[in-house]
Amino acid sequence: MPELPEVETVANDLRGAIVGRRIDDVTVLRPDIVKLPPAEVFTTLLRGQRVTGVDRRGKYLLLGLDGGDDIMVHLGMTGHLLVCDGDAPLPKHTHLRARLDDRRELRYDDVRRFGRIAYGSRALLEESRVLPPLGLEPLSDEFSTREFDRILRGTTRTVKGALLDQTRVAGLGNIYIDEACHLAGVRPTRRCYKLTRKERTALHGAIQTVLRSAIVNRGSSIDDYRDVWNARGSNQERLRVYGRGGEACLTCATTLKRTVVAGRTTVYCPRCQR
DNA sequence: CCCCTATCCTGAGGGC
DNA sequence: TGCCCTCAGGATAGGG
Repeated sequence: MPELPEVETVANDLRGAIVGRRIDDVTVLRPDIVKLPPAEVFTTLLRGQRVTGVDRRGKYLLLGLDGGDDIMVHLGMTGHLLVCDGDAPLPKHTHLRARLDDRRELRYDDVRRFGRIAYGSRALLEESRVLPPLGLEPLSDEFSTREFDRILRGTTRTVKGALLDQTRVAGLGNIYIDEACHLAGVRPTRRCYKLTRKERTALHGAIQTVLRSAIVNRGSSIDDYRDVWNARGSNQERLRVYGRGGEACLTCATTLKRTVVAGRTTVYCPRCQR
């Protein structure tokens, strides 16, 4: 499940791979993946444009084109943006192909089809809510301890619930929230407004640490995530709690507890995390 | 305001 | 071998 580090890895690789390339042709095999505009319009609008840049906002990818608009891609649960040879075999769940001027293709592949693609100006994407309002970028300067404190002190929600909310802090998902909570020694079931200053600061630092480290390791390939070259990341080998319910805590050997918080499977160490 | 649940969707894994 | 059930979850909508 792609979260900030996985999307960041894709954005960085994509920047090197396709910036400067012209899109010569677009084929939409699954029209419902394209949310805006209608798939046949999307196809004609993209044709002939050059890619000028690649950005990430939360878990969203934005591919800038020389006409001034963006292609927005959200990978959902199992989406992949792949760059491959134009005549490479077509996997079963390829929903979109964009032929580039160097005989390669940019492809979108998504088994469960939770992902989505849209095209338009930033203003239109935001106005139409295909690109929803997003909170602080956790790896930017705007994610200060002060701002994070303000968010946490102002809500009665659980830590897990608050961090899943993309309108507060953008880009965190199930994996990295559990990892950050463990690193910070904070139980994800805790109410935000009850955290001490020390715990808030620890959580702030832990979020940045787990995200940065995951980016260095090119993301966590739990089952489905792949980079633009269809290669796995290695961060899954470093996860300390996610997916390890019932196993021993790597810090204190206590059996890790698995529960559901804010509707999501959540794993924590009952001893390390109070 | 916040939580829970259902929805979308497919494949993996368990039980029989 | 195969069938059925459950589970996984990002975002979103609707109910309590």
